[in-house]
Amino acid sequence: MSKKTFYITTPIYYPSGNPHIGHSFCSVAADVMARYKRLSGFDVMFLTGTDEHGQKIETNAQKEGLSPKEYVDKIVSEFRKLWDLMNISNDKYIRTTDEPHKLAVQKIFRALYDKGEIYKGTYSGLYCKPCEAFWTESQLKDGKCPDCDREVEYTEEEAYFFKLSKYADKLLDLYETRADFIRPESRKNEMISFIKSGLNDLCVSRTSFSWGVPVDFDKKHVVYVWLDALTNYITALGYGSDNDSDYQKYWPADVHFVGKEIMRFHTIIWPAVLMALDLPLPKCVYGHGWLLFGDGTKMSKSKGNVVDPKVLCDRYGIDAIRYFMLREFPFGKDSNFTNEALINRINSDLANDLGNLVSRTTAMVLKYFDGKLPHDIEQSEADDELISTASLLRGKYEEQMENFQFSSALAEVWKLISRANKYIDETMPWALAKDPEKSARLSAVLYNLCEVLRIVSILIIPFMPETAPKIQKQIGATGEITTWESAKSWGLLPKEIAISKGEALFPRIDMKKELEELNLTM
RNA sequence: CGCGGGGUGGAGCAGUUCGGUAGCUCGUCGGGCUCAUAACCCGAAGGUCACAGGUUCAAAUCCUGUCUCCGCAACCA
Repeated sequence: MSKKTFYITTPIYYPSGNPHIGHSFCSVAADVMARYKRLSGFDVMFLTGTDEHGQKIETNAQKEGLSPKEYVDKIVSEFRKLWDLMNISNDKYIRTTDEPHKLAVQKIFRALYDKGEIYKGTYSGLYCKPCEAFWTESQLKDGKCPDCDREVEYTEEEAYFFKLSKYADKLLDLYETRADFIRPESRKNEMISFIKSGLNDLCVSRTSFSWGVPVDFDKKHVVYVWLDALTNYITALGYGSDNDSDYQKYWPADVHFVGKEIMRFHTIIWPAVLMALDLPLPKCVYGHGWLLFGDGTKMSKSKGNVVDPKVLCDRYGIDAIRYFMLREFPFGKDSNFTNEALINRINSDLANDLGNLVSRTTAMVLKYFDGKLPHDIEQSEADDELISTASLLRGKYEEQMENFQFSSALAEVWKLISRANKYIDETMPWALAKDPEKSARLSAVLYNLCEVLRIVSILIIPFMPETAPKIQKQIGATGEITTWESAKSWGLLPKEIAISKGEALFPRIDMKKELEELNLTM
């Protein structure tokens, strides 16, 4: 019996500068989803990569005196290093400069041309000669080039066009019949109104620069970067190559995670291209929000005001950053990034709530029972609420995860953690420990706490792949009592738990001191 | 009248679909406990829900208008 498959992608990032926290946010979210699906038994394909062609790359490379390929190689290695560092578990990494991808793009371009979906025409518009770029009326600043502030002139050039306009009705129909295609819901209206305002055919080739995939039957043209880029989702699986078994197995994608700014490309152009090729459409395109600065301004490579995720990971640990990003920022919406919020989350959620719960629980088992719980256990009605909260948790968590509500899923887990901290106050194990007669009761309380930790440790595996095993090791949980399946059952830990003491999982951070140091480094 | 999303106690947000005593996290203040990473638990203060009208027994929630902030407005990614 073969497992159900799950195919998830991030956008392929544009390496015109080093990765920033916005890239990390999307990659970590996709990674969490991929790990969650693997945990719950799916055969997962998780793809990320880089979109390396286009004029901007060519120009940037020139500025640094490098060839475009040398330039992207350098930046791509930064991306890959960062994903390694952050435990991004992608199964494949695609570069649009990979030979197989380029060949497949040429095949696709030709196929569309042969079918009459692409035709040769004339592109006309306002052109800035020094910048070698076309601008639309609305992009101009005071009627001049927004980049260099010089005069633009009306120009025409030969170009290939994709018959995008003929897909307007089919796309509208798609949104209507498949409610989950565009998510979150709020983005759907934008796309609908965009289409209704009129679709033009899309210019899909360029002659003004050469850093791209050449049109193989008309060499002075290179393929438009977006057409090149979007097809990565199938070429990475071997579509258009000798071996397309992964394509057969995993396509259509279950979800494309993309930034909200590129929704239009993924929900209009991409499905239209697939329709033109008679290929199945992805099941869902999810447009996540942006991480903005505390003052609400946008992070951007061109402004150079980015937050470097590597600095944060080095300082606070991978899992803390992964947790922070997915807990603090509702996935579908914009929100603000601040160092204060980061440190606050680490201190209160990770150090005080989770870390301290692990610490006090294990410390008590060591202190009162020398690290090993006795057989005798005396359960009580006082335990009922804790146990039922723990038993119901996986269901609630799953519901949120299936809707990509990572923050809510974590909030559910933390409700149990809080309940457990309260439970310690209610049961007062330190008082029980003073009375030898109450040993069995004390044992039960500590057992229950360890069970809570076991369930919590399983559900945080996707988010905190380094921390989860540390907790499991401390409570001696291994094998089949650490599986997804086991997370919904109470009482699986063997009665005689052997505890080992570990380091503090998340050391508290001195907010004031830390902010001062951060301001120096960033 | 281009399209869309926001404006809720000090901060960040939920609640608006299907009107009914305004909720969460952090912060502040007071108390409790001592197993624990000066952590944990309990309690309190603090909001005319942007503004103005309207509908209603009742509006953060529905209607009308106004102000304001932020995205998008394609062939740059």
